[in-house]
Amino acid sequence: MEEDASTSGNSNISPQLVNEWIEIQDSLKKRLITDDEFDWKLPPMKDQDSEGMEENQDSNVEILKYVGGVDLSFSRNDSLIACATLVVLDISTLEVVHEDSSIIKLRIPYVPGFLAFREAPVLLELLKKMETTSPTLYPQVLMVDGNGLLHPRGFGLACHLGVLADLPTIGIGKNLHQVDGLTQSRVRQVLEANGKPRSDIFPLIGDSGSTLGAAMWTTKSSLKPIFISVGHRVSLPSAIKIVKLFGRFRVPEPIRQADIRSKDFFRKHGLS
DNA sequence: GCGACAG
DNA sequence: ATCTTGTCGC
Repeated sequence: MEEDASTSGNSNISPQLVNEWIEIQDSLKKRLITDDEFDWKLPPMKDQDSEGMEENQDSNVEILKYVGGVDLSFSRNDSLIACATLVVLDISTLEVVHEDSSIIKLRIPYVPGFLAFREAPVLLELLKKMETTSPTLYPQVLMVDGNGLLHPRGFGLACHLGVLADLPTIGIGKNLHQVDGLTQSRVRQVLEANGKPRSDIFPLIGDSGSTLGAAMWTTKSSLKPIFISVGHRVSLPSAIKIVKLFGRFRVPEPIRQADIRSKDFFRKHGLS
């Protein structure tokens, strides 16, 4: 009788519910901010386009220090059981200064385009908990494993989480979600057209003409790019600069750590 | 009808 | 997301 809520292409979800979800996304989208709107400033860049003149101005503003990352891992035995993890890194040391995980039983299946309804609730709990538990380490910006504007209705998990938590967020996808005419093959074509795969960035412009995000080859050796998109209160250029602060692996360190620690947490509390 | 479809 | 070995690389 029990349905596997993690099965994709699931029929357990009614059209009515999906319509409700769409309404919620459209409603929350009215509160979405896609420009820079935060009370800190980006740290001075190393070799980037030296716009130094304006970077060192306003000196009463604090510099970005705490970047968060969230991710979920799943049990191989029971696909309904998941572990959500929130980590916060200090960008000056790249060390994890805060970590918290929560094991939960998922009640909503993964439906393409509606990932937020499955994962956002737990992540919001972790954030809210931290707000009272470790307010001094609370992230100034959060990296989310999932897309932001790069979404069928322009409101992916990163946007959803950002609006509900009223926190600056950046969407990081490891695979391209086909949107507005953008396809993997098209991204490859861009790659070939521009030469060899190096540490480069290409804007993802849909058929509609709008820039939905950027494909970024974070490592010289990475054949596959990551897909960055605006979540909430952080512009794409700023999001890219922030991702560049963690250029050691293909996946930005905050999300990579959340992923690693989420899986480790499972091993400690049961049969993976 | 067929293929695509974040995690 | 998860099922999976070796392997190339820093």
